[in-house]
Amino acid sequence: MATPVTEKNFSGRNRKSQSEFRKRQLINATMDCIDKLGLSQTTLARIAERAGLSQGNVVFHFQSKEALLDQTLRDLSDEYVTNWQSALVTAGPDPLSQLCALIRTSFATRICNRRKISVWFAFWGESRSRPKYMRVCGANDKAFSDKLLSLCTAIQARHEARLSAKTAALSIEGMIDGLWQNFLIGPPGFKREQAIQAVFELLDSIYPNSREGLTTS
Amino acid sequence: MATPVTEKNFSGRNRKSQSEFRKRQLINATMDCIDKLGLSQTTLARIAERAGLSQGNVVFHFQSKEALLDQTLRDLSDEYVTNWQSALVTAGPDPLSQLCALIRTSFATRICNRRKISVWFAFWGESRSRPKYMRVCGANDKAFSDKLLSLCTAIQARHEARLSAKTAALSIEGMIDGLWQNFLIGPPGFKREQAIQAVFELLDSIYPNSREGLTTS
DNA sequence: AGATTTTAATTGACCATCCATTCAGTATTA
DNA sequence: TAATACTGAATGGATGGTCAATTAAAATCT
Repeated sequence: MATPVTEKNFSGRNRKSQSEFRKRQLINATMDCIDKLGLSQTTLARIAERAGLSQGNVVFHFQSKEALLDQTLRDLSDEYVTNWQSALVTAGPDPLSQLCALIRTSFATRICNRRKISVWFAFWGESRSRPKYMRVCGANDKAFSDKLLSLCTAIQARHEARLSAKTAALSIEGMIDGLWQNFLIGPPGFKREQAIQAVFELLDSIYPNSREGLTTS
Repeated sequence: MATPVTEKNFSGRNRKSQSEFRKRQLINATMDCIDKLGLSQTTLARIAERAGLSQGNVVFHFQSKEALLDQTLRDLSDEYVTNWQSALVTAGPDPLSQLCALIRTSFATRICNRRKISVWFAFWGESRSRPKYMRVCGANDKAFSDKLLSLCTAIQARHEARLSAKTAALSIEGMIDGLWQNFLIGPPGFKREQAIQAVFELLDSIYPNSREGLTTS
């Protein structure tokens, strides 16, 4: 009845990679369920159905539903962190280039889409009652904030700024988060490119004439 | 075993107000549960226990759990809208004063506290799977966005602006939302006054020297 | 290499518990 | 006395987790 999202028959090399393949498959199915049904309607049976596996097999790979959800959040968080950190590396040493890269990559398709944002909000919504979620989300958030602040501080050493570094970082991060929320709740016409351009406009007003030499579209 | 949050014996005037009193009591208990347990662990039994009433009585007043949750979201939304709209009235006709009032009232204690924000996020997290939530949240959001945009547009007619009205509105709203998120997930030291001052700083950088004559703290 | 043993993966039935809702009956108030 | 408010027990369905049995794959032995 259910259409398995991925192939059931694994053709990997060894058992370890097979296990990892299944885990990823199940985490994907979990995200699908959270997105489509909400966390409160996400059950082991539905996750299993979506993945095209038996319910028992889910428990076999993750021991418990709780552990599966934990791992789902951790995966989401890891992907997010890896994404912006590797964008920093690509951007080179200039702090302004790095800041631009951070902004642009915050709206990358892999990271910023309704499905993933929906899952983020689901976990945020339960974070007060689950210390584990709170820790992961909090650490995630703090690392990004700290980096943003250090970049803004560095930029102010070279460029004229109309805001304190702290407020600049806060407003940029806030705007990114707010735009994310827009993707989830706002009208469906809102596009990624628009969002990036909007944050860049804010950037230009904070650090006037600073982005001129940069190759930032 | 459970400590009723409000008195069980109602001493109101008539039955209509008694019924409304109970409904409010139950909605409060629902918010408590969502905050403390998360939406996925919020059950009628726990809501009833928290309110100090029987489980059957919850259904008597709200027909179903779904209706209770709907009403909880609607109450939250109404309170939010009423809050910023009455702040507009108090602020008088000047658009900049209105904008400042809007910012300040977005961080009012009644509106912006961990409990309420937690509930907001819980509903946002389920909004993709529940069209009803989506409608309420979306309408709520849109009304505020629209007002913000119209204010920014009006302000630009009188003051020098460093951003397009659209981006100004987007960045202000984004920053507010982002700061809200900070209250939920960020470090606990973050204070309302700080948040307000931070948004005002952003405002000053968008509309330089505009807030001088205003009595805005 | 082929046969055999050991380990991991997977299933589907099963279970105790929890859940939203119903209901028959009781108390309260207009 | 008639309507409303309220209780607590019952109910059927869903849920997370267990388990014995089956299949597939790797390791070991001949």
